[in-house]
Amino acid sequence: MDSDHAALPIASVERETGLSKDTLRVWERRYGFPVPARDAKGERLYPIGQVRRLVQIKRLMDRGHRPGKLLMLDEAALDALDAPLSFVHPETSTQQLDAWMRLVETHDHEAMQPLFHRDLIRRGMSRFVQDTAAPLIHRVGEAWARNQIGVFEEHLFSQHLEKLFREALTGVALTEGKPRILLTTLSGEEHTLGLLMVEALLTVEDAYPVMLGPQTPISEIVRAAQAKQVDVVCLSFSTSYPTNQTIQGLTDLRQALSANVAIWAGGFGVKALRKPIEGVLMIPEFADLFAALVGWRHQNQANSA
Amino acid sequence: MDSDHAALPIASVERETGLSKDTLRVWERRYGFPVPARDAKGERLYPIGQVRRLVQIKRLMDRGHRPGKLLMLDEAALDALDAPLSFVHPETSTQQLDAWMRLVETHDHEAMQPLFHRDLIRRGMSRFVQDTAAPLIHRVGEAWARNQIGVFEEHLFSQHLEKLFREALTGVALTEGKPRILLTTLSGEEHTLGLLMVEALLTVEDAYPVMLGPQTPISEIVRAAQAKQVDVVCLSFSTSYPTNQTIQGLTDLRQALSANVAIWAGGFGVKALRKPIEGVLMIPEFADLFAALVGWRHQNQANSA
DNA sequence: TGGGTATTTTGTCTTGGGCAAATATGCGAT
DNA sequence: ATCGCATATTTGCCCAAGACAAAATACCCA
Repeated sequence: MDSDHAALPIASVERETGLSKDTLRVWERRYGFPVPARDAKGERLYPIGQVRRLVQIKRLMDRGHRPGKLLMLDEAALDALDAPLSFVHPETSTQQLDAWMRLVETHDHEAMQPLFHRDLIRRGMSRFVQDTAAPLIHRVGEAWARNQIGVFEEHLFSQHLEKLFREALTGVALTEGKPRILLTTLSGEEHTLGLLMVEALLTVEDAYPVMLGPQTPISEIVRAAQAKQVDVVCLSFSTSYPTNQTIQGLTDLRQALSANVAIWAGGFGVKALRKPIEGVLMIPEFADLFAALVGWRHQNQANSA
Repeated sequence: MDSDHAALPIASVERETGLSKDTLRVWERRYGFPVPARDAKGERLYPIGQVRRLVQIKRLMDRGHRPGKLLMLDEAALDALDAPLSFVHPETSTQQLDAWMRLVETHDHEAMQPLFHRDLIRRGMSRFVQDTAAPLIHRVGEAWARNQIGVFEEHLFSQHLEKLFREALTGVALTEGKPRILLTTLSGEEHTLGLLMVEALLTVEDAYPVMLGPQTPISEIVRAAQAKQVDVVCLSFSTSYPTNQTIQGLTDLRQALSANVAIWAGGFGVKALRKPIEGVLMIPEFADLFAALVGWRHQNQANSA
C-alpha cells in the first residue's frame, strides 16, 4: 500500500480498533504508547503503523492478555505472542474440517455454499450441527484469534452458514409444537449463529421456537415470555461474552421471570461456568439440548392435556 | 410500561440516540437540556423520558432542523414539528400500513409472516421493498422512539422481515452479474435489514452482491474488495449511526480504496448528510439504487467486453 | 487445593476551555 | 425581489488532568 505517511484522527482509530477515545488518550498518558503525531490544531494523528499495532494489541487482549503488559512490549515480542497457542482441537474427521478451513482461508465463498448444503443433506440437521457446523465455527474463531484469517474471511463464512440455516428453515410452517421456546441473547452478545442452530434443531424436533434475535434486555425478555406464552427461555453465550455478565444476567433473569418458565443457557460461553445457577439449566453441548427437551416433556406430561 | 423510573448512563444514551457523549454534555451546558439525574458517583443518569425526547430531536435534526431551535421547544411544539412529515410514502395505502403496525404492536407474529409473504408476491420484490418494507421499518422505528412499542416487538418484527428476505433469496444461484457489489456496514453499525433489502434488489436486478454482513473495519473492506474483485462497495447507515462517524468513515474508506472501485452509501442515515463526499455516491432512497445501477452500467459499457 | 481479602490495574466519567467548520444573517448591487 | 459576498453565530469535536469503581491479580490462610 502506498499510504505510508497516512494518518488517522482519533475518531477513526476508535472506529477501526474498537478502543475508545478515552482509552487511547489514557494509554498515551500512562504507558507512553501510542504516541500520535499532532496536526496544526494540536489534535492527534495516528500513523497507520501504530493503528495496526493497536489492532494487534486489541486482539491479544481479547485472548486474555492484559494491556499493561502488552503496551510495554516491542513489535517483535508482540509478534512472538501472536503465533503460539498450543491447543487440542476436536475429534471429528479432521481432514474434512481442514478442507473446509482452507476454503474459509481463501475466502472461496462460491465453493462453500454447495458443499455445506450437500453435507447438511447427507448427515441431516442434527448431526450436521453437532459434527460439522459447531466444530467449524469453533475453529474459525480460533483461527481468527491467531490472526490466521481476517475479519473479512470470518464474516463471509458466518454469512454463508447463516444463509444455509435460514434456507433450511424455509417453508417449515410452524403451527403447534410442545415446548414453546423463546430464543435470544442478552444485550452485548451479538453472535446469532448459535441461536440459528438451536432454532433449526428445535424445529426438526417438533418444538416451537420463537426467535427474537440477539440483544434483548432482560425486562423485554420477561415481557416477551409472557406475551408469547413460552415454556422456556433459551439464551446463547459465545466465548467472547464476559463470564461475570453471563452469571449476573442469568441470575437477574431468573429472578425477574415467572417460576414456571424454564431457563436454558447454551453456547461455548457457558462451558466456562464453574458453578450451577439455581433454576437455570446449562446446555454446554448440543447433545444436552436433546436431553433438555426430553426432560421437559417428561416433566410436563402430566400437567398438560 | 413498567420502566418509568429507569435511567441510562451516558454511554447507553450515546448508543441509543447516536449523539456523542461530548454533544450530550455540551448541550446540557449550553441549552440546559437534557438535565440528567446523578448517581452516587456524580455520573449522569438520563431518565428514559429524556432519552426518547433526544431520539425525537435527533430525528428532526436529520430532517434539517437545527439543535439550537429544537432544544428550546417544549414537548408539544416538538410533536407538532414531528407529525406533518409522516406520510412521505405514498404508494402503499396508509390504512394498509396501519393494519400492519397494529400487528407489530400486538406482537402477532403468526399473522405477520403470511401477510408479508403475500404482499411480496403480489407487488414483486422491487415495489415491496420501496412501498411496504421500507416505510414499515421507518414507522416501527418511530413507534419505538415514541414508546408505543418495546424492544421485544421491534425485534420480533425485524426477525420476521429478515426471514422473509432470506427466504426470498433462497435458491437463487448466482453465477455472474455485472456490477459485483460488496455489501456491509462500518464498525458500530449493527442494522442488517437495509443490507438485506439491497441484496434482494440487486439480485433481481441481475447484479452480483457479495454480502459480508454488518461491522467490517475499513482495512478489511479494502482487503475484501480486492479479493472478491468487486466493482462497488455499498454501505448502509441507519439513523442511529452518528453523523460524523458516517462522514469520517466514508472519507477514510475513499482514501483507502482503489479509485476504480465505486462507493455507494445508502440508508436513512445518509439523508442527514448535507454535503456530498467526493467519490462517494449517495443513495438516500431505494429508487436511487436503480439509478446508480443504470449509471454504472452505462459508464462501464465501453470498458468491459 | 480452595476460598476469602488486600492490592494493583484499567476503563470510563468528570469539568471547562478552545477551535474550526457549518450555517445564518446582513448588506449592497443587479 | 434575488443574487453574491463578507461577517457573525452556531455547533460539535478535541484536549487536559483528575477521580473513582469494577475487574483482575496477588496474597494469605485453612
